[in-house]
Amino acid sequence: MQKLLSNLKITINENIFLKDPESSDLGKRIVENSILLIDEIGFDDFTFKKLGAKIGSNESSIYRYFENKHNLLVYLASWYWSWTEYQLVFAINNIADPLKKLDLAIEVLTKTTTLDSTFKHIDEVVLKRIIINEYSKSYLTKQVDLDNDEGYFSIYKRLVIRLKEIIQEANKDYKHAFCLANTVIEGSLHQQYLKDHFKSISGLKPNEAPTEFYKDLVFNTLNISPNE
Amino acid sequence: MQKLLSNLKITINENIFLKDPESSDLGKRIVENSILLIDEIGFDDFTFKKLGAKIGSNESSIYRYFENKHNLLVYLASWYWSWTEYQLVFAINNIADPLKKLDLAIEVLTKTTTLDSTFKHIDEVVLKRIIINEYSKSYLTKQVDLDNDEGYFSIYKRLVIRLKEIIQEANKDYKHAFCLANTVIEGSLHQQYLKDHFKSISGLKPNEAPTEFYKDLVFNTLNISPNE
DNA sequence: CAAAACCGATAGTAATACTATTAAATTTGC
DNA sequence: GCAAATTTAATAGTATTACTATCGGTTTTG
Repeated sequence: MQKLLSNLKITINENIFLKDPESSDLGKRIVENSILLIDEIGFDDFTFKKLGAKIGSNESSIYRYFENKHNLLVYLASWYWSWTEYQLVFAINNIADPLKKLDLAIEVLTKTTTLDSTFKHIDEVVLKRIIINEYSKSYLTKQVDLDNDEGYFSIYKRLVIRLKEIIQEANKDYKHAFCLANTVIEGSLHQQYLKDHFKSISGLKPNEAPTEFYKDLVFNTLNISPNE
Repeated sequence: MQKLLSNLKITINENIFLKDPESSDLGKRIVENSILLIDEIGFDDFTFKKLGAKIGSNESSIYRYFENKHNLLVYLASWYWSWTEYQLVFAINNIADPLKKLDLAIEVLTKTTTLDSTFKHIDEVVLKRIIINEYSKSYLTKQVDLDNDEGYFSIYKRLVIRLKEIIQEANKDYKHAFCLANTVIEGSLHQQYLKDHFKSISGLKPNEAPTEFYKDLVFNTLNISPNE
């Protein structure tokens, strides 16, 4: 995977930032360290002032890249979903069998992220943890409809549509492909959150991914079974 | 339902509040109007000062009931889940058939809330909207483990356990009852959010509940079908 | 009817979420 | 290689938030 993606540049909707953080050293430091700092103190306590202190820069410089911390979170989330989309596309590339395709798609979308070093300034394992802990906050806001109009969530929506189409391909008659696609993608994050913080109601063991649960769920629901 | 529950008092963990809002007129006004105000301006912009202005009282008086707005949200959520639990328990009361029980449970947990007037000072329809829009914020915090230790989420967890047991009763061999229970309860909120704000990827029509989707999902996954 | 509890009002604090301005450093374009 | 443009860092300032503390006046209760 590292090799295949090494030339990849993730493209993010320009409305999300004021100045492209990939275009400068400071921008990359903002992205890299915002991930670490949000992971450390949580998005609610995260401020541009604290981030400035961490990267030896000034609050006002960060405001030139992002309008506010909300947009920075949207940026990080877009980055994560874009990266996930690439993993999905590569995984199912050249696979003809719709069931095998679906099987691989669920695998990619529900596995726990392990060490990867495709991108030098982004720690994907920590980013994944942020997505699990904070992603909902990027859309559970009063401005969600405006943000949506600006295209802030288009990458995420494209990913859901991809999975929906893979599901539909596996069973043309299934009536709830969108609901099921959302269940897998969003639900997978939630199951991983429960595993860490609500052990008494989580069905997962400490190092277990919800992959098996979702494969069983999807294939039974579609009344099909994956060929080996 | 109104008749049956008319004498019901919802009991909330005492750690969540400083003074029981049910114990005074001011307390009830705080609860009643916080629901309306959070619905109106969103939890992020909601402050005790604004709530004080709305109910003709003082910020500092509200602080005597709740330590902060986070705990007020936890209180409202506990109230909602407790009320849902009662609905579930009444719905399946005296039903012997495990499949019928599961069918009714999914019905209660996934339906869209309609006008109810069991409680004079709480508008359940608006409260449900708040839960859909804001519930995640009550646990996606850095203090979640401490809050959990204080029992802030015990009612919610009890509800998940109830559903898990109903699932297990319907199919003793199913391996992922907890994961499935969480999928139905949390997922149902998410599907309803998507319906309102992410229409292009939501599988639901404007007034449709995800009930049918979840019944189909659960019964197919458990390899059973509900008797009529 | 006295003590306790409750409520509203005011004041104050540290932090947040920015905006504006300026000056130094760096990059770029000819 | 140098002037112009851009970028960055630093400082200052504002309105708001999220509280805490104190103090009377009112109401409740034992």
